[in-house]
Amino acid sequence: MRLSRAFLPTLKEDPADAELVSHKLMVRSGMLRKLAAGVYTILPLGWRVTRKVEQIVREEMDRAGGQELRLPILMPAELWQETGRWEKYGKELFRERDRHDRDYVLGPTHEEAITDLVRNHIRSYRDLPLNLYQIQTKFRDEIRPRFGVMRAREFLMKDGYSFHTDEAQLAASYEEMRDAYAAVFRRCGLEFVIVEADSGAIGGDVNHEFMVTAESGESLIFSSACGYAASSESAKFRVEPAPPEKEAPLTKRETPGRKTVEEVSSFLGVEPGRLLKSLVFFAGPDPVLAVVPGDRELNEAKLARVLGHPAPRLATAEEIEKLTGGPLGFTGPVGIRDGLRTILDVSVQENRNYVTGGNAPDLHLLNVRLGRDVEARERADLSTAREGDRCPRCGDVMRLSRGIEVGHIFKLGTKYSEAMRATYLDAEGNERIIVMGTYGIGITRTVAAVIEQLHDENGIAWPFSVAPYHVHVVPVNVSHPETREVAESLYAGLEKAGIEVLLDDRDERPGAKFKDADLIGVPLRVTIGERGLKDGVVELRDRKTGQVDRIPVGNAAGEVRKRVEEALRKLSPSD
RNA sequence: CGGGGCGUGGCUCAGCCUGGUAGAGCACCUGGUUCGGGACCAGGGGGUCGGAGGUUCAAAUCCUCUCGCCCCGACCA
Repeated sequence: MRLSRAFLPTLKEDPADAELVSHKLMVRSGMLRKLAAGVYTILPLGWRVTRKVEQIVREEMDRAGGQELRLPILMPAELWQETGRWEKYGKELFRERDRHDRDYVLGPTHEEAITDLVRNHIRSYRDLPLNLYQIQTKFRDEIRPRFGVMRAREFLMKDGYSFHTDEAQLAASYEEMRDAYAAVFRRCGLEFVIVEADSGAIGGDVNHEFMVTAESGESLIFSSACGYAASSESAKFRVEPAPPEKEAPLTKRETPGRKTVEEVSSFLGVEPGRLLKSLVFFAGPDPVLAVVPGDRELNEAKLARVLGHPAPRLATAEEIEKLTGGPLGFTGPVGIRDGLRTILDVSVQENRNYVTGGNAPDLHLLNVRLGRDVEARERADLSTAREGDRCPRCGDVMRLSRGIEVGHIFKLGTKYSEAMRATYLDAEGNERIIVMGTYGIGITRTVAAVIEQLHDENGIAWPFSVAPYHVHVVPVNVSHPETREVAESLYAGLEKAGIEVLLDDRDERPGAKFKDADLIGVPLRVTIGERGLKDGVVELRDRKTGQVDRIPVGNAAGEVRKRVEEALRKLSPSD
């Protein structure tokens, strides 16, 4: 490609509406422009990168036995009503209505569509397992789109679905997908970790997220040397048994106006960890009392899993008063009325004297003990891990880091196949429910993640595997005839050899060309100028290291080719 | 949806408080000089100041409404 003919609008200054480096650089390097909040146009340069990531994903999916297909973006509401997600998916779902007033959704994910397809065509265990995927635009009406393409309302995603006779068959495919995903991100030149995660609105049981490590990441990751790694929504931690305390009589204490953990603990002069925080939630129509230590945060994702409801909501002050008899801020599990399901966090300990709300205005209770005052009927892991917590496996203090979620794989089980009656006949002729897995990769987000990880103060530093071009040829001064001749012939020679090359044939000053080259971030730059030509050489510059090698003009094409091929081999599929 | 901020040539911004000629830098066009890390000189084109209503002799500036965008908290690839 000749830069003089390219639609590649680069910017000297950071766009005013971008925060993240990747967002700024995508706009500045001419990859991306915004059309509306969370809605972007991907320009030619950005599209080249996107297609490379797509192609890597495609190759690894195919290698793992996946078959690519194309599901519709527009789907009738009935399909989503069948699984209950028309209601449960909530406001994220883009809804549409046609001229006949029929409801539709713009697909945020495609479990319904694929399950519909499969139930109509899979009859026998002989047809299983089956692994289908697509790479397609997805729509999610994000509460707050931000960070450019990182959290957009319209974005590119690879979504894959696998179908199985049983859990064992699913487990095998799940492992294959896990390996395939690792291969994809490795080939994109990314550093990543695989973490245990929450399944969110998709549902299902076992699942893992692929996190690209980056300071700017939105997700918190807990990890330890033994290999345990989990997202903050799902991270477990070892509960340290506290020394038993002497029993003391349950005591009422006036705590006028003290509602929050902080207020109560400073008023009573006790540590926050000594309090029990009692929160009333509604999972659909059913109220639940969740109790965690005062120095820990309740983890809504964990609660959602325990309750089997995608989005439990906090009760209002009125509802709390009605259910507990006390106002907001004075709720506790002691003497709570029958029928209000109470779940205690696992880190609430036996043989300790706790402070809880008294379910009455301005009243707290001291020396509350499990077993004696509170029946620990239901126990669950409800609280969020925090800095300093110990690994549930090895007991070491966990490390806290940040990551960008680029991939997520789930063992779905029969959640959708059951709701949609996708069944097969086994060898004995019994009708059985198909077992499913689902696997996603954020394509556009992966592009941003690469930049997030591979950039410097001058711009992007692409790995060869996803770089928009392999080589950037820069004739320093196009009005110098020999410079132009050498550049043109190198350009032609490299193109012919199948190397993707960008030629800066613009009549610009060298400084501007170099700045643009660094910004765009093509991994290899060939500088051709009078200075070098005097000695019969051109310069090869490595974008990442800045290292410059002087190469005789005659060897330039061969050397470039050698380097490109070598680099690509390093990031190629490993069989 | 709650809280905060911003909308002025293509981009980054000043002007607004204290009403009176719409500005700068970059980008763009023409000519010239230049040419190894975002050149210089001269000339030029381009803006209903987000939109609507109001106050006023007069509104980018003050008031009301509205739309859009960004940031902080509840979602996820």
